[in-house]
Amino acid sequence: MPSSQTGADEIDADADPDTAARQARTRLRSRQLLAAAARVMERDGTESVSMQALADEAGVSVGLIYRYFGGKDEILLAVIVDVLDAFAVRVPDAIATADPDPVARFAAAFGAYCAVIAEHRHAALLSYRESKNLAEQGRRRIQQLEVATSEPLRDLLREGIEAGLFHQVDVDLVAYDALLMAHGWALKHWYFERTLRFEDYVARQTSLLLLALLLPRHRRKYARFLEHTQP
Amino acid sequence: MPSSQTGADEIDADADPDTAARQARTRLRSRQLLAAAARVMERDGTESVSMQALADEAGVSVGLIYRYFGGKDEILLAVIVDVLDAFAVRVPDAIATADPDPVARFAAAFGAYCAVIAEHRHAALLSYRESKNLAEQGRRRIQQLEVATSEPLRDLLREGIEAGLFHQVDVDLVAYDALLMAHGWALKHWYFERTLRFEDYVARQTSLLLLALLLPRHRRKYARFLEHTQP
Amino acid sequence: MPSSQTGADEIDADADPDTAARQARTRLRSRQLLAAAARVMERDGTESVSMQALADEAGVSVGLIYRYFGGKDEILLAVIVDVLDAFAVRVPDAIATADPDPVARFAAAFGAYCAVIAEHRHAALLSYRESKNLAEQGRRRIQQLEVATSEPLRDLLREGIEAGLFHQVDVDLVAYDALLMAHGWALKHWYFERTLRFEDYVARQTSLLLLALLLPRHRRKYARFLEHTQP
Amino acid sequence: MPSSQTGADEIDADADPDTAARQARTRLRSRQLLAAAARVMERDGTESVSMQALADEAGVSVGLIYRYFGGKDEILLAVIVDVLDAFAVRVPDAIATADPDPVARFAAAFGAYCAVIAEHRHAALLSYRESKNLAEQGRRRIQQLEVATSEPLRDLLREGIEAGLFHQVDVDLVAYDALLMAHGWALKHWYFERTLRFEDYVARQTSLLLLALLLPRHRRKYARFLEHTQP
DNA sequence: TATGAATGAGCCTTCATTCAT
DNA sequence: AATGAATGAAGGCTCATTCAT
Repeated sequence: MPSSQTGADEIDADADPDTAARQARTRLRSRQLLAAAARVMERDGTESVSMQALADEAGVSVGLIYRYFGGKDEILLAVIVDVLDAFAVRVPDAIATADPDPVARFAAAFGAYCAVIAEHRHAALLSYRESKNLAEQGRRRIQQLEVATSEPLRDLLREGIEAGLFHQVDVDLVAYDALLMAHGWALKHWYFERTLRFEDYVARQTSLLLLALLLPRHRRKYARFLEHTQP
Repeated sequence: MPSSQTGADEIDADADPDTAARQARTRLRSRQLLAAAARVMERDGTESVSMQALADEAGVSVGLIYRYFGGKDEILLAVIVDVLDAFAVRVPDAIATADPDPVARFAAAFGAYCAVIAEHRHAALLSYRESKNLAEQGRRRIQQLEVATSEPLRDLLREGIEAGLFHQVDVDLVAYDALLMAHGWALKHWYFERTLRFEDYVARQTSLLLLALLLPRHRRKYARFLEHTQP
Repeated sequence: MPSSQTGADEIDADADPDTAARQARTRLRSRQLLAAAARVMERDGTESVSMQALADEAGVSVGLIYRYFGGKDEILLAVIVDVLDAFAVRVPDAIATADPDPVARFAAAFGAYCAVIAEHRHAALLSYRESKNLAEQGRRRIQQLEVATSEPLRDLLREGIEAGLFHQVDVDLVAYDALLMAHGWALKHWYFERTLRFEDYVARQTSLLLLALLLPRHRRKYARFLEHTQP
Repeated sequence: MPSSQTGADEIDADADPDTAARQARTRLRSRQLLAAAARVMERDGTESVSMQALADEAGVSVGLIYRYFGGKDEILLAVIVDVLDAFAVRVPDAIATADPDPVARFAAAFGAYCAVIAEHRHAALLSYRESKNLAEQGRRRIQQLEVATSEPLRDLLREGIEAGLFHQVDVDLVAYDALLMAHGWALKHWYFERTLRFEDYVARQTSLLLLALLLPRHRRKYARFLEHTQP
């Protein structure tokens, strides 16, 4: 479910080999630029992503960027989408790899969300900042992806509820809370990095989530997830 | 515990009526400008708070703003502090007014946090974005206020734990999560406003929090807080 | 030959006692403001004379300044005129007080120019900077005063030439050079203050001037003025 | 001894023709902008050199200026340095070209100073006004250049003294006076331009300087320099 | 395709000047 | 007469965007 890139490569299925080559190059450039954007953000923060800084980091000229993106907004949109794509890849992956148990899969999914955010700490916060600036179209796109992206979590919650493991919670809200807790690492990173390692953060948040979700009678069984509750 | 304003009116204790009148006007203007800032944010997003936009919204000239604030940073700081001050006033108030029961007080406190955020939806998000840009001094100020502001929540958590009502959770983390969930209303307002009324949002989040916190044996007693779990 | 103030008190001879009182107050305020301007300049440099700084230094409100001066330019003009007035008072005074000998009087006059400049170091340089900004009228006024102000020097030069003491130099040019050398103390004050005391500066410049002026056969007689030639 | 430019073209020794072309263009633009700055000063005075005025005069946009200069200070510094560079080129040149006689070389040097100032009338006065505003580094740079720039004059003075031609004067002070007299043409241009042609100004000032410097017994020999004494 | 010089609107800030009180 | 709050036109600077090469 990857590759939701942002319009730079929307030219569909064209057998012309020349066009194919162009598409390949386009895709390459796009990735190169998005990677550069991510690097700049991670290094200097979200505010310092000027077109010049981006060009420098990518090793291309400013002008070239406009061949692959319609403008700055489009790039930021693409960066946001990139993170959402990462969710779309990594979370299902983590679920598939994990223990088949619903709780374990839920924990794995949440961990994957957290991991992606930790890897794109600044990019992950971009959507909070840019929503207003983005064109209506881009905003809707993001919102759709966000919903789609959190679908696995909702699925697992429903599954857990149906299996009689979880309380009958508001699945939408809990899924959102889980994402919020994952974003929490990025939002207050300056605070947590001094008090908690990333692994501990994830473990404790997982504990709290499951504490809220699990019916009491299953707690013993999942004690391994719950034991990180205390500081 | 209010009055952490931002320097525009620090001239203290002066019986001179002239000075008193000036102070009053100063305070009035400051409030007017902060209110205008909040309105601009609410209308156009936190990015569009240019001095010109602020002046237009407040119905004054650009130059005048600089009589009341040292610069843009100071205004943003003041807006942030304003919200934190609201927490400092409203949360203790809600706690004092509530049922003496620790759980009820916790719920009241959380509700007050949410209410303040709902009233300052955009301003409440400002600190996430501006911390980096603020001068060291301002940043420390905010951080201190944030800590002070969330202290009541931590106190109640500790109290609940000591009373044998709550699990022995990481108090700092849970308090942060609660704030995050309160901010959640502002962060994803576009989503929730279509599915949930504010009161429902608060009720359900309260339920979830208490579901995680309460020892199973106390759940029945506090069923009134927990019954909003389901959609 | 004093009092060439700048228009704030041009109301002429009016017997009305009320008007007389007003004139007195006007004159007082003008002096107060000019003195404040001089103080600000001497303390913070010529660039920092904002109307606010001036008002603060004078202990009045900004608005009041406009009752006595038409605007900033007029104040600066008045400050310049003030220095020129000081020349008009102090130089004739020094000449009158000095030894009747033409050379001694020339030396005394030059010393007086230097002294006035040392006392109004910043104000003295103002005219170099403001000429372009001043209204045509003000500029002409200054130029006339400058010429008038240097008249004593020219008189003494002519006298010395006629007395067979000085070479038959271009009186205008030498007078100008002498003024330039006096201003030199202000222009490169940052340099000289580390290498020369004011008195030495004056003594040496006097020596150089007389070295150029005096016919060789009179040098022995005026050796006391010439002995400061060497470093 | 030229080339003390101000950083816009410090990239040295690169055989890459592309870079070479860029350097050429950079140098061109820099010169164009400095020339425009000089023209604006000449037309409207040194105060009116706003970035907008400069851009208009140079026929470029404001933004472009910042590609070649770090800011306004840097431009003013460059203008000042430009004049000092002109001294550094023209004065040694004049000395080398002149009659080997020390007095003739001194006269030639002084004439060259005057000529440079006449050509950069307003720019030459800039340093008096801007020294304070410049960053420490720039100020030191100017001071060093000023010292270096006036060194030839001091050398010639020392040489004349050692050769028994000049009185044993304070070399530093006389060199400063000479520069002051050269600047005099710019400082009081409004006055002299009506009474004296530039050549006469120089000739007479040279006469005066030598009148002060030359031992009486050498005067006859250098009569050709002294005969311009009278008006 | 790729460059980067060039543009210009917009931002924050200062300050001389005015005017209601 | 006196105040100082209020104005608004500059000023310096940045940066997304365009376009000739």
